[in-house]
Amino acid sequence: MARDGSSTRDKILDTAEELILERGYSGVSVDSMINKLGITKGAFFHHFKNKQAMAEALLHRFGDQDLVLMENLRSRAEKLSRDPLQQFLIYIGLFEEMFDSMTEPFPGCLFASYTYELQQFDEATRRYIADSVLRWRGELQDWFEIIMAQYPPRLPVDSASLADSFNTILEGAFIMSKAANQPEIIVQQLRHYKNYIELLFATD
Amino acid sequence: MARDGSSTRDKILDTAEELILERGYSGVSVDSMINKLGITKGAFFHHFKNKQAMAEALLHRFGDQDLVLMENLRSRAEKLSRDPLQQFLIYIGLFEEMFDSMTEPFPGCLFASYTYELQQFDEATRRYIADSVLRWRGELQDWFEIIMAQYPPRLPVDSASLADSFNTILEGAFIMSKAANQPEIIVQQLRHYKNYIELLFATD
DNA sequence: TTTTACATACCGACTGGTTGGTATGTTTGA
DNA sequence: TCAAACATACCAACCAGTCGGTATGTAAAA
Repeated sequence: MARDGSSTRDKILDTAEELILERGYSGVSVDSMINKLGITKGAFFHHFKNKQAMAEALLHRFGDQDLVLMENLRSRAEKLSRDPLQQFLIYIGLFEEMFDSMTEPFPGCLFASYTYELQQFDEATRRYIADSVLRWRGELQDWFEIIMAQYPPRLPVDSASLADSFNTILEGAFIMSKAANQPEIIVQQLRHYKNYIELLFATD
Repeated sequence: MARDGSSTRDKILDTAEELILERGYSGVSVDSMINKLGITKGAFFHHFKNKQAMAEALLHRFGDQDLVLMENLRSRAEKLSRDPLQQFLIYIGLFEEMFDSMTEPFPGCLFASYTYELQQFDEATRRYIADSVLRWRGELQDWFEIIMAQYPPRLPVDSASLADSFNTILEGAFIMSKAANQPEIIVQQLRHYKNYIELLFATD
């Protein structure tokens, strides 16, 4: 092996993520990326066969980080309580904590960004996005099944759409906070979601 | 006046809206719009001084239609019950009905699309987006104040973030349904929101 | 141990095509 | 007949992507 180019590759993805969340995939040119980074076209196209391939690699990296974060917060929540309902409430609380401690406004979710430009991407990328949504659902669905077995819900609900509701609120809150330029919206909406879960599975 | 160009103008906006919700503003070229419509550049730039101005006009039209829809459903809900809480639950139900009766998947919200490309737009457009969010909040906030005066919430909530939560869930559900390619998600999530409001203001 | 061969990382000029936008001419209806 | 509603022809800037070349490292043969 020659010089280690992995840091250059990472820096390209970092810059791309930042710019794409501000201007969308189609709004970011290869030139704008390399100019911001101070590298050349040669470097860019050495690491990615084309712009689309870079976008795909970026989304996969984002998805992987997402998964790691979810597993991390989940395992922390599971250590903080033995009760599945309490665990989930703590899980939401850890998300609140995370968004609350951010010094800069959360820049947004790449999946959402791509979703509002879906037809710009190839079938494989579109399928990866859909599969990711189903994966998030699957993870939380199992959790809700356990909760529902122990705590009968006050209103008839299904575990799948209940699982979806977490990401629904997150994605919605990202947009609202960006649109209104009010970062605090994310934590506020997570609190409402916690309220809902509490009320839905209240034992009293 | 010579020929009536208003229908051409409308058709340009219709096509733009459709394409932008598929590919994002930057992903839609003026050529792609006029080709799809079968008109020429002359027609396009006769009606709009540039692409940005078209995007701004489109967003304002979308915002106006939005407002009309909300007022329409609200007045229908107000006629169907005298109780403010019931009115709001009916209001959500009318949204459910609307999304349920759509023959094609809901294409998405222009405000959300623009929001994930915010830096592509000028300050005036960005402010219009932020003001729209605040306007939605304001409308529902008054409603919730009335509800809260009559029905003490089971958990401590503020009317502003509670108002935001409706649009949060809508915007989130739009993304989830597009990403997963499952239109039914929108109605499912609205049902969860209705659940939350019911449980939060339950009298028993 | 040195030299040759080779691979990776990167540079920057260049290309064909697309972009948003303009200048000017033509048609159409009141 | 006159202004609004288009069409046509064109331009300069920008776009993604290519290509010949260079710099820098590793590996293996002599």
